[in-house]
Amino acid sequence: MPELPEVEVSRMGITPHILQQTVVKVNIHNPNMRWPVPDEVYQIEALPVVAVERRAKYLLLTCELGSVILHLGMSGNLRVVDKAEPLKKHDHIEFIFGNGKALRLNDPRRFGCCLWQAPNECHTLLSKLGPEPLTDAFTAKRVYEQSRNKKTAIKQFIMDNAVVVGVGNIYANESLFKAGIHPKREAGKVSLARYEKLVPIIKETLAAAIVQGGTTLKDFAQSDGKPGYFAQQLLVYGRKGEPCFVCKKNLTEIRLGQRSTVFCSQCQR
DNA sequence: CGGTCTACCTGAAAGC
DNA sequence: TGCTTTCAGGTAGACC
Repeated sequence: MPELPEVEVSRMGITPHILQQTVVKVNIHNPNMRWPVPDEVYQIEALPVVAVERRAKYLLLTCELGSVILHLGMSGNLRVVDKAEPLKKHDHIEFIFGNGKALRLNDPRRFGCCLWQAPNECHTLLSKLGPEPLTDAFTAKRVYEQSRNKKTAIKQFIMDNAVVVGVGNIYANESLFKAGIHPKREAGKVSLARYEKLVPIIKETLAAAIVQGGTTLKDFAQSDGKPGYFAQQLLVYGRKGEPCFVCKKNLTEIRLGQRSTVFCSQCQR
């Protein structure tokens, strides 16, 4: 479920419950995530969590001996509950804290992961990532220069983690609509002026979703277990065949890199 | 190397 | 109703 806003909302939601709390126990109920969960994560036991950070869609729970890296994949979510709360189906990993709370990673499809990173190391998953979209490192100029001679469709280009992290399918569709750019346009043929429009739109779109608590889908729940809410109006995603809010023309859906791509053939060129 | 495709899973929804 | 098929927000790694 999670795109970057959902991951950030999860991070903000779990932080007050677990920051500076000691991890009393790690329970790996099912180690068969995207990669096997390594025994190294037990190193966090008996240590306090000194930082809860996000890089791209990865969450890092840091203690003195290293960091647990968590990724929610496509169907994962994190909840903080009382440790006595019965486990739910697909609660694969849990961290029990000294305050009696349990942080549980629930992930039906198990596309997510739980890995370990030693201090001063940068896990290979994190080492090749592009800039964070909400920082000053993500600029139109940078993306423009990186896109020269790239034949990839602009939509796939902005979803490439080496270009910018955290832009998933929903927000790629939404951002391109707002910027008036056709999702199939060659990235290398998009002008600097258009990147100067697109980049701030990506930032605003993601930031707005974070502020509003993340775009919630299906059973996405806040980290404390309260149901999320549909905060952000999606302009194109999931609206195939419905009228464009701007020009009323029915929205088109195509597949791009096997992903559902919805756009307005009149507003996006 | 750049670009494309597959694979990893479960479950909800659509199709029959 | 029940069985089968399709599709889902991610992304590393294999492949051409």
